[in-house]
Amino acid sequence: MTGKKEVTIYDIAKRLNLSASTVSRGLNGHSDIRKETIRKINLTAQAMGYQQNTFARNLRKNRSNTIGVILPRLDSNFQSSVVAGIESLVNKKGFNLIISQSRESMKKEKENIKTLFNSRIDGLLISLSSDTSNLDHLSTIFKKGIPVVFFDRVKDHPTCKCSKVIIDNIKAGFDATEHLIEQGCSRIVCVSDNRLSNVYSERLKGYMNALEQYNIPYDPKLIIEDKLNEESGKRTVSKLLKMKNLPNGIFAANDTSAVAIICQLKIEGIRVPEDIAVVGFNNVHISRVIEPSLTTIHYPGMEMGEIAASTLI
Amino acid sequence: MTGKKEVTIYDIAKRLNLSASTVSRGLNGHSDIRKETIRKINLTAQAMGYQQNTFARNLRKNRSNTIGVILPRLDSNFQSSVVAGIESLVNKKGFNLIISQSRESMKKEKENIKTLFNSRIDGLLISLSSDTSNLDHLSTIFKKGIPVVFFDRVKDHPTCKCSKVIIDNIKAGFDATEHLIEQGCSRIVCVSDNRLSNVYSERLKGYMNALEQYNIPYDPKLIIEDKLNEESGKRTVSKLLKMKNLPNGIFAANDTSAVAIICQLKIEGIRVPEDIAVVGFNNVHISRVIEPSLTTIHYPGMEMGEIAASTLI
DNA sequence: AAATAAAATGCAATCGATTGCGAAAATTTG
DNA sequence: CAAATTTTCGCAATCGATTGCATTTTATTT
Repeated sequence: MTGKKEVTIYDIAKRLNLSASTVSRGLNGHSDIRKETIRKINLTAQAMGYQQNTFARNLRKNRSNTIGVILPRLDSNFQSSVVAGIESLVNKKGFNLIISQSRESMKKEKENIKTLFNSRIDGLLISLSSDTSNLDHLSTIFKKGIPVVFFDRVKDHPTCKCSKVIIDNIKAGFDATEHLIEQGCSRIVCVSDNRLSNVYSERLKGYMNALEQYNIPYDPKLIIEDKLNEESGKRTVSKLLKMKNLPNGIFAANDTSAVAIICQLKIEGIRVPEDIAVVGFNNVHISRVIEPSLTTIHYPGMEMGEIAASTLI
Repeated sequence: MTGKKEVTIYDIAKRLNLSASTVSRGLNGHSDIRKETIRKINLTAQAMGYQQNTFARNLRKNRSNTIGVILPRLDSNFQSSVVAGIESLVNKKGFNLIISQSRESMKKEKENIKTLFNSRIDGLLISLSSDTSNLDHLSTIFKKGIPVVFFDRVKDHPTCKCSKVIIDNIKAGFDATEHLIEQGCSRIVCVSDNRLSNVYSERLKGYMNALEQYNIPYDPKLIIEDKLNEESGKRTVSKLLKMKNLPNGIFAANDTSAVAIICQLKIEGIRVPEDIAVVGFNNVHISRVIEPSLTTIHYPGMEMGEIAASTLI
């Protein structure tokens, strides 16, 4: 029990023989208050150990000075670096950051939105869960006019036009595929997630474009849809092994899956990249070490976070 | 301008011909209120789209229902998975999470603490910056009796006894070194960071213990201190190359540096692990792919986050 | 010096929920 | 049926900062 009472503006006011209004305005550097008075107020506030009561302020102003972030998962190279970027910018601008994960579940995403809404966030940064089929759960946010910026995993809303921060996923898919083609690959598998997500569907589109440009026939059997998590490696590779003629190239549409696949290929005794070449995403660390077996498409997470945050603010 | 006024408990009270007090208590399931009344209150609250005003509640109760986290950086495999663990538990318990990064700077750590303190957090989870030399900046937190739990990068406070969640770093250092010894390494370099940090100093101690147990003479020249970031690979390797007899094993005390070192070794034409074996930390992905050149000591981030959070709550 | 304009400051209501205490209503007991 | 309990509920103060408007003080002008 630390029975110390908090210092309030009333205490400061009493000490200086002023009114609370003046102190409040002084603390906020209001132009109505004489400079000399402001100085005195700040000084004694400091001396008395005054600490602004955010709750009272927020209650009165009805804003929280807080920005909410929802993303699928924090334990991902890419997403955590986006958050790192967001944090540094948001922090610099004097906002707080509340973070929550949807864990790729629209249901949890919905709950998170509700929580953040109840915390009266001033803005929302969101990267959608892979199974998010619509934006209805955002309606409360939109209705209240809270600014929203989507990043990475985005979706269009019929009426509300929000900013979106994304990379050129079509180009990324194209580049990845082209790289494989240039390495001499002719039968290229594309491993991708639920096509609800712009990220994966666009990368797939890039893949198709590349095939077309290089006159490689498109074979729907070579498109594998999976969850792209750590377990997907086994599943995917076993599917590959069942094919009549093995592919000689794999484009994995995210970072985790590429690694999982390579790992499993090795277990099966398939050489990478001699037998099958693999291109993945955004795994700078890994690619640097095991080059040239894994090529990586760069995906600037921190930068994206900063852009998204500054767009919002 | 969405000019809708918020629904308050007064609105509900009016509608039901009750008092605000009753509505408040009803909403909180207070035992003073008849069950039937509670049901009615909840129903109309729902119907009217009532949303609790956190600011007013917090102001009155003088607590924020929010937990603060400070850690060196979010764009790290390990640390982001700790946060993932923290988030999931904290969220489950109905708290909010405010996150900020110190970026390995005690100065920024201090600022973060101030901000979180002003947000009236109900608890603090902190992993110290590598250059944090004392805990003075936490004094405001301690004085106010806010519970603090340290995780991973911890430090003892002279008077305030806080919980700490850590792995057995001595054992980890020992295991890593022992592994190298068992692989036949005799000259083992230890690459470590600033010894202010328990994490690194203890891993170093484990290293020493292993040497002793296996009767390998300790050579201070084999201890390399560096920042352990991505650039450290080059510096470290160039130091190695200047040695008279090259080491045949390297124990890198964190995840990033191990990778950076391997990368640079390859560039220099040194085979891993044939010429030099490397053991790193917590890089499950990488180690799975490039096994057996990099061995990894497991470091359960998410679990640690959950434990830390539940300890706090 | 009086009148007018401009600059500083104070008054008091407000934001919405919580809670100690007392009052009314319902239930049990004698 | 009245008295004693026990349940339910309402009154009004409170948390601390903000802000429109009124008022006082100071500066400027005639």
